[in-house]
Amino acid sequence: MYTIKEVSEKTEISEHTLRFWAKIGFFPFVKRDKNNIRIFEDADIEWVKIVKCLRGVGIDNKSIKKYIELCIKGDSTIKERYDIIKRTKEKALLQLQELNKQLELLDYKEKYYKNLIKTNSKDIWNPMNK
Amino acid sequence: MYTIKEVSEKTEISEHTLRFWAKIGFFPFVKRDKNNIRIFEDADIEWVKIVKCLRGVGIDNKSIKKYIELCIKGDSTIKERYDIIKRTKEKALLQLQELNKQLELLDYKEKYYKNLIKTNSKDIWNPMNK
DNA sequence: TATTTGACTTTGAGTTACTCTAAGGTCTTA
DNA sequence: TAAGACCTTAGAGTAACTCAAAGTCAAATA
Repeated sequence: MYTIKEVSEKTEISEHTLRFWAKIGFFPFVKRDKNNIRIFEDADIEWVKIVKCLRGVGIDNKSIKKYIELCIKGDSTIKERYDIIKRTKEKALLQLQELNKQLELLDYKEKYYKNLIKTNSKDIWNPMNK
Repeated sequence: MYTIKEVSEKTEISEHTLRFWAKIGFFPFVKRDKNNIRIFEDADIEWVKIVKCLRGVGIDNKSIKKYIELCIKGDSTIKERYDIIKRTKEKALLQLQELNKQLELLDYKEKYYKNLIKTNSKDIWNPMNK
C-alpha cells in the first residue's frame, strides 16, 4: 500500500500528474482511506506504468480513457483491446525509427562541432552544420 | 525555392506549425517575395529539419530559440552550441531506452491478447494483462 | 473581361495536457 | 500545542500547437 508520493517515486510520474490522471478517471480502482487519502496497491502501480507507457508513445488521454473503459467492460472487448495495443506498438516502432534518424543527425552535428573546436577552425554558414 | 506548402510536404510539419514556428522566430533567414509570401531555399529546408529534430527529442521552444540566436551570433558560441547538442543527444539516448522498454511492454501485451483470442480463454484481472 | 479558385497572409480564439498555487485537513514528532 | 510533513481540492497559468475568420493577390476558367 502506497501513498501518491511513493507511487510518484516508483513510477517517475510527478504527483501533480498522478492527481491529474486520477481526476480524469485513469485510476478507477484506487481506494481511499478514512481521511480520503488515495491508497495504491501493487496492482495499481502496474496500472500506472501501463498508462505511462501509452502516454509515452503519444496516445492521447481520451483514447487511454477509452481503453480503460474497455478493460472494465470485460472479456467481450478483448479483440478491440488487442487491436489498440497492436496499433500502438506499430506507432511506437515508427517513433523508434524517427528517434534513430534524429540521433544520427545529432551525432553528425556533435562530431562537426567537436572537430571545429579541436582544429580551432571557423564555422561555415550551412544549416547542416548548425 | 519552395512555398510553405511544399516545405510542409517535404518535412512532414504542418503548415500551421511552420507558420507558428516562423512567428516565434525559428526561421530568421527565410525571405519574402513582393507579395509578402515566404520563399524557402534548400538550406531553409535543412534548417526546418534541424528544428524538427530538436523539437522531436523534446527540446522546448525557448531553448531552440536560444540555440538559433547562438548560431546567428557566430563563431564565439561554438563551444556553447556543442554542449547543447551533446546534452540533447544524451537526452535522446535516454528516450531511446525508454521507448525500447515501452515497446517490450506493448509486445508482452500484444502476445497476451493474441493468446487469449487464440485459445478463446477469459481475461484475468491483473493490470499486467490489461 | 469577370469571377472563381487556390495559395498565401495575419490576428486571435480554442484545445490538450499538464503544472502550479492557494487554502485547508490530518497525523506525528519536538 | 505547535511545527512539519504528509495529504486533499479547486482553479489559475502555461506551452505548443491547432484552427477559424477575414483578407490579399495572381493565375485559370467562363
